[in-house]
Amino acid sequence: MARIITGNDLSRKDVILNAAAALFREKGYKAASMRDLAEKVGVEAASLYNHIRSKTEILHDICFNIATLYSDHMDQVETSTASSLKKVETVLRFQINQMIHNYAEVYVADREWQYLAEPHLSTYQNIRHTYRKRLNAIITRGIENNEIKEVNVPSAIWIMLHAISGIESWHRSKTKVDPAVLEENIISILIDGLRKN
Amino acid sequence: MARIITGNDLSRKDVILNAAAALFREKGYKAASMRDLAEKVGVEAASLYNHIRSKTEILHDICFNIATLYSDHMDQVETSTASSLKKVETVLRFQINQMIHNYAEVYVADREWQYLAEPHLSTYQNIRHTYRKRLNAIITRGIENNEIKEVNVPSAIWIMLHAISGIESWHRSKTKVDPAVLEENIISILIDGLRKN
DNA sequence: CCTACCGATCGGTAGG
DNA sequence: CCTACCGATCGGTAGG
Repeated sequence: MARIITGNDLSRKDVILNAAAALFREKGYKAASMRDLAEKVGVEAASLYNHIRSKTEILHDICFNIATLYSDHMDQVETSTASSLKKVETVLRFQINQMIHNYAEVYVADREWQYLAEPHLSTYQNIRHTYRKRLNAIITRGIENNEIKEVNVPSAIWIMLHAISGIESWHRSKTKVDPAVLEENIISILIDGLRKN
Repeated sequence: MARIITGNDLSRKDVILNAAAALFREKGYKAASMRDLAEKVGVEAASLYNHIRSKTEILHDICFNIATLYSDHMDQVETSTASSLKKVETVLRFQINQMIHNYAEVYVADREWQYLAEPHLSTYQNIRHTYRKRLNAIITRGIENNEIKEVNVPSAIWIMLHAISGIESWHRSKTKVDPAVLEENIISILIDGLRKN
């Protein structure tokens, strides 16, 4: 019986986190109130606090869930035997897919993390930095192998990551390109731009 | 005498707008309070209202100042006799330079405009849409002329605009690449990616 | 430009 | 999970 209650409780928290991600994406973390969130979940604001400790804890959970997801994926890519360029492509396709299908959480983790409280803010910044360093290492190795042309690596990473995070506006656009078409176009432009002829 | 007072008054408003742009960039529009702004300007919060009507008016002025600047530049580019690819390059270089040297205003206009009040919000969205359509027309003409390779134009525009707006994180990075180097790298990757071989 | 203050709303708590 | 409520802070105004 206790286990079932725990089970329901966890799922209730997930409902809150999902609603919060959508709300923070729509209005921004600061502009979204706990009363807004409560209305979206279908309870009174005070009732939320039976499932979460604070507003900032919700933001923390969203950001670190995404960070873990991305780090885990990078682990897989690094241990694969694919070529460097293929590894970069795998990373980009993963990110594009997350941006398309896990939109709200990814957006919040990407744009609203600045409102995290210390020490989590610093931790989060370190995680982001490490992720970029790992991607940098893959591209650098590809250049050494003559697979990837001799681009300025930090500039290339900037362009790739921001081009993908820009997909957020695709979700809001009226004339939506098909997700698969969008993915292929982005991969085509970015990966072709890196390939050594 | 009246003219001098008007002059001082305008300049005081500009001081407030500049301080507000920096503040909204640091903390976000919603998280930045009028008391924060007053402190930055060096007056009491109530005194700000002798120069501006409301917080939302400040955001409006910042966003529409930038929008006008960008539209005016696009006017110049359109009437020039340069090749299509060169026109795209000119637009990108202008945007990169604005992002580097007019950082706070551009950032706010790019990321915080969602908090504009109607009807200005809709007007602003239309301005952005028109700007993209004009850039689309330049690229499309370049493809017809065999200057630019046959990319998917909306995807290419997305990548370019978001790659550039991503420069915002460059400003916060510890190991700053030289601005000129950053500009050349971005132009090199993006324009080379468009050029028909 | 300031002091004094307003109604509204915020995140969160007490107690049941 | 709710009612009732808290202290803090918000954007903005009155009056000088």
